[in-house]
This record gives sequence, structure tokens and C-alpha cells, in this order.
Amino acid sequence: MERSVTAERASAEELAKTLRDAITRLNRRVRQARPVGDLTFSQLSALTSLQLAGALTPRELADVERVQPPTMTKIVGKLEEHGLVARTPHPTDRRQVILAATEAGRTTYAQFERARNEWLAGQLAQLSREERDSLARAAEILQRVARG
Amino acid sequence: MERSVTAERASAEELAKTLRDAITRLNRRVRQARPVGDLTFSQLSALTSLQLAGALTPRELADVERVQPPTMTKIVGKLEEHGLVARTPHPTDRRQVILAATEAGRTTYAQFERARNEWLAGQLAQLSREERDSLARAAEILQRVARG
DNA sequence: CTTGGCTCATTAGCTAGGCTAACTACTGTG
DNA sequence: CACAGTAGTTAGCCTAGCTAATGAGCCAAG
Repeated sequence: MERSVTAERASAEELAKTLRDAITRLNRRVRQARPVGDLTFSQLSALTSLQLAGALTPRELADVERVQPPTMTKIVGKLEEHGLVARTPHPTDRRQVILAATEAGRTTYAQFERARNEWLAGQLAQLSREERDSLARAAEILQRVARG
Repeated sequence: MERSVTAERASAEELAKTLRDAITRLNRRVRQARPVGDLTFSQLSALTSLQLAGALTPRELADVERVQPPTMTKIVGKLEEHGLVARTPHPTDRRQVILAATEAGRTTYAQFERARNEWLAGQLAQLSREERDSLARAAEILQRVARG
């Protein structure tokens, strides 16, 4: 490690700029590709988190989605209206509620997930194999950063 | 090129999934880092586009931001209230309006831009040099994809 | 075993951001 | 000059986010 800390900081800032630009633009493009179904992006995101976690309380889901509890109440309300999420009482603590995706929620999720990836997958398929490899490596690192 | 088209498509879909996950999460984190100033994310984004383009009509700005004209009317209205953007009449076409960042708009932009990158830069500075190189390479590819 | 403080979820009420439909002002062409 | 099209805005709607306040339930200290 011979580079100075400040040099590292400088290159990190430069990289942050390009990376954020790319991410912001990509995100917009991917969001644009949302099909005209009944689900909004936030709803789909919450459904996804629920799906991945199996089951969560509203508070936990709000934390995962980085949203305040009242906001999550609304979102879950919509999902429940659509029959995609069900509430069940907590076994021991009667204040809490357990949220889980219903069968309909799971299939809907799968459909949207596919549609959401379609545009990006199409773009990526046009890259060279080397480029895709680079992106695969980067994706891993980015996931680690995003969770850290 | 020995891999079949379908294989490429399959790996592209897999990659799209991981990549989108990473991007979505990162985007949320970066958005979270928005300082408590007066500017919302949409406003800052519009200001940025205006800044980069120099000057635009509302319609052009709406197209760049991928938003409908009435939405842009609102956003620009807020920016104007804050004195960050100014309207000037179009020299030849009196239907049109020219939007440009004011001096205050430019300095505000620079401040927010910095703050917005801070969290991400900090995270990136903790990576190894190899990892940053990987990300730099990926960022270029991603920018190309996002524009394509 | 009760009381007071905490936590969970929700409700109420606000702002911003997004949309479509409709309107006004203007351009430009037949 | 009339009229079809374009630029911008206005009106009216919905979602998403927030804070503050409320109600229900838990739990620990007396």
C-alpha cells in the first residue's frame, strides 16, 4: 500500500461521481420500464423485501425499505387491497403483526420481476463477454457496499 | 464467440438481476444521504440537468428528466421560488421560455453535489485499489448502457 | 398486582411529485 | 386570414413520503 490516504480519497471521489451518475441514469431507465400493472414501484419493492425475508413485521419492513412506519402502513394497505400480502397476528406479542406475501403475491412478484429486468437484460446481452464479466465482478462489490 | 445466443441471454438475465439489486440499494442509500436543505431530489436533479446543458426550455428539461411538462412546471416553480433558476423569454418564439440556473443556483448545486457524493466516496475509499479499478471499469460500461 | 413508561401499529394532516385533460397564447402554413 | 399544431400552464387527481398524535399492549419497579 504505497498510495497516500489523500490520493485514495481523491480517486474515490472521482469514482463516486461517475458511478453515481451511471447508477442514477440506469435507475431511471429501469424504473421507466415498469409495466402498466396495478403495482407502483414502492409497492413492488416492499413486496420484494417481504418475499425475500419470508415474513416481517411492519416495523421491520419499514426499516428494510428505509421508510417511516406510517409510510409502510399505507403501502402495505395497498398491497393488502390487491390481495398480495396478508396480515397474521404475532404469536406472542399482540401489538405486532406478521406480514407475508400470499400465493397471488408470489406469482405477481415473479411476473413483475421479469418485466423489470427485461430492458436491462436486453442491454447487457449486447455487451461482449468481457464486459459482462467486468460488470459481474463490480455488481458483487457494489452489493457489499450497498449493504455496508 | 462460441457461446450460444441463448446462453448469453441467460447470463445476461442473471447479471441484470444482481446488478439491478445492487443499483437499487445503492440508489436508496445515496438518496438517503440528502442533506436537510430546502432542495428535494427531483429539484436537484432538474437543477443539475439545467446546469449541465447551460439553458433549456421547459419541454426540453422535461424530456431530459423523463417527466411530463406539467410536472416540470411545478418543479421549476419551486426552483424559481428559491431563486435558483430564472426564466427569460425566447428571442424569437414567444411561446417558449428559456430556463437557466442563476448564480445562486450554481453555487447551491455545487454544495449539494458534494454532499451527495460524500457517503459513497467514503465507502469507496475503504475498498482495495483493485476493487476500485473494477468499479471504474464497470462505471464506464454502465454509463454507456444507460445512455444507449 | 398495579402503575408508569416503553414499543408497535395506525390515523390524521401536511408537502412534493407524478399523471391526464383542458385551456391559453402563439406560430406557421395553406 | 383561418386553422392546425406546439409551448406552457392550470386544474384536479393519486401515490409517497414525512411528523405528530392516538390506542393498544408489554413489562419492570415498586
